Amino acid sequence: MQIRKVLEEKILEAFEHIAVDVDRVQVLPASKPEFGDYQYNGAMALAKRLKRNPKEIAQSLVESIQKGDMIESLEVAGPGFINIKLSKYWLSTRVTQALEDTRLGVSIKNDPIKVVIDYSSPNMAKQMHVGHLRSTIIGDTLANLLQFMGESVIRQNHIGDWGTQFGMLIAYLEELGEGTEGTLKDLEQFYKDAKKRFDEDEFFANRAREYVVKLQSGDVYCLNLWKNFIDKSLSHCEEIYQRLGVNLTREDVRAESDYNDELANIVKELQEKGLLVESRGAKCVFVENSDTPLIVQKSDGGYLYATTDLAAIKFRVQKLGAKRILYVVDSRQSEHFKLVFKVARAAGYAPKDIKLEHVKFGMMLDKSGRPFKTRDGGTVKLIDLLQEAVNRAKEAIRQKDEYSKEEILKIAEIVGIGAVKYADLSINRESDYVFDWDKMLSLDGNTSLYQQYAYARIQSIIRRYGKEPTGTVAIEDELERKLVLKLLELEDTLILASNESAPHYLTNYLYSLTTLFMKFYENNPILKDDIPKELKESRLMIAKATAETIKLVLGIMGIKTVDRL
RNA sequence: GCGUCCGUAGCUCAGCUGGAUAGAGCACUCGCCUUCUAAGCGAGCGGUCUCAGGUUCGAAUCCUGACGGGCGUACCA
Repeated sequence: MQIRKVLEEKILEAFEHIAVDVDRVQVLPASKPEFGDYQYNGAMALAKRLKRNPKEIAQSLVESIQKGDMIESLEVAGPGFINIKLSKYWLSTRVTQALEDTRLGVSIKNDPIKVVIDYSSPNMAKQMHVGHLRSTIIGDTLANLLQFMGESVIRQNHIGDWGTQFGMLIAYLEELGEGTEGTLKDLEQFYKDAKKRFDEDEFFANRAREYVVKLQSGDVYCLNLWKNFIDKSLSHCEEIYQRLGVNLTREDVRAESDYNDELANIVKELQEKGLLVESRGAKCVFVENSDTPLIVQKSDGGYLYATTDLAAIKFRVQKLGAKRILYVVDSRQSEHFKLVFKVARAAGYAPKDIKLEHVKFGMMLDKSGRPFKTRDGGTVKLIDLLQEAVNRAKEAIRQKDEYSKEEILKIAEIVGIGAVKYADLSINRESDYVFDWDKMLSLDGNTSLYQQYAYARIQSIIRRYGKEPTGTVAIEDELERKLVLKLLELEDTLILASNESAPHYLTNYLYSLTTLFMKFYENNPILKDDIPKELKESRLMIAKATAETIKLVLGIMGIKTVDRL
């Protein structure tokens, strides 16, 4: 249910009726509950252009808006605000209808476009660390969201599987010989050991360099060693994806190395288009308003990240048919993407109608505001972080109740991992955020546990009720009205979040929904004996709709729910 | 230096692209469990939205400048 859109259309119609030209109408949620449910503030802005009194405009608009069974009242307030209040009957009917639909009344886009989302993109030479967390879960949430909205989503895991360090790594892998399964388990250590060998043993270092060259020239022996290495490394990532509930599979992997054969051609095409300039020995493309060029070929002939990115854009547009490409990459790379996008446009790889967006995000900081590191200053491995979250969740559950061992493990996994994801997604992605265990696993405020708790409470009620709730919603009081209205704001929220590529709109929505539910729960008993049947059913349905909505939105974020907590 | 993002309660954060008296959580003070999960709810406390100008009916939001901070600044990814 797109409430805002429907209201906006009604206002547009009214404008037509009073013969006023407007290009865009924006309805906003009421800034205060006393004002109603929604407001339209456009009359004031129009007053000047029309040289009319804003109050008059608002008044004639109000008189022309078709209320139907949707709108209960329209009011002109202050200098020309229009306050809109929806009818209880309409809200009740709509929420009852939404419950009959597995999508909870959210429509599917009927003109889907192909959207490529580039996210996670770990480096195969190293273990995944906290630096990959945000890209992975923000990207995955956006992918899930757009997919749910009906877009045709193509996930791309642009893994870093190429570069000089791989010569060293495969040389070391070879040296250790067969039975290296266990050794590769800790990639971090493997990398360190290999580096140590490289620094200490000239002979080894030379072989490593030789292997780089051999790899690049397609030597079969080296390629096999390398493939073996990448395969193992990728399995580690997949373990993490699975634990995180991230929908990335091998089919989504399009590695850097997959573009190798195209790189020379990219440089050639840039040359042919007259974009290439040689500067300080390197092949560069200069763009307007930037002193630093995009370097596509080093003076030693090697290609760079930028070259691969251009090849990737070409591939995504020409082969995958992408109309919109999202790069979920940290904000430090914004200059890089600005340049790459400009060059891609200039070279014709991304025509004007293709949207290129850098979905940037800030860094993870510790409590003292420094980049999030281990005590000894190293990077925090993602697997360790997740395990700690699960352990902490386990502690919290143990204190509360007696569960079987399996139950505790299962709940702790969902709650712990969910807490990490929710904490990350609930912050405006563009700002840096402070990673705080206590806050994350707290039950208060905008946290995943608060959602889980509300969900579990509802499940508990439904269990006690003993059967699947049926019936119709009939709003009884102000609290129910607010809660139902919030439930119906689901689609508006999803649209907002997907338009802005901003998952925190989802968590903000959930938080306000759950807060309203908790109040409803405290004040409006459902299963008490003296509650009449119809009221009981209505309240049950409202509770059920709340639970379904929580589940759906958490699901988009790749967070599972538990029936008991 | 230049570019870029930011500065909102003691702390962590919202504030939907210019709307009405700037909102939450934590912390602190109080109140509510023989009643559907108190991992909850309610009340209170807390603000010169960094500062100074400007734009206009109206600014935390837009513009200019200052101050403070993050990040990026030619062959790493």
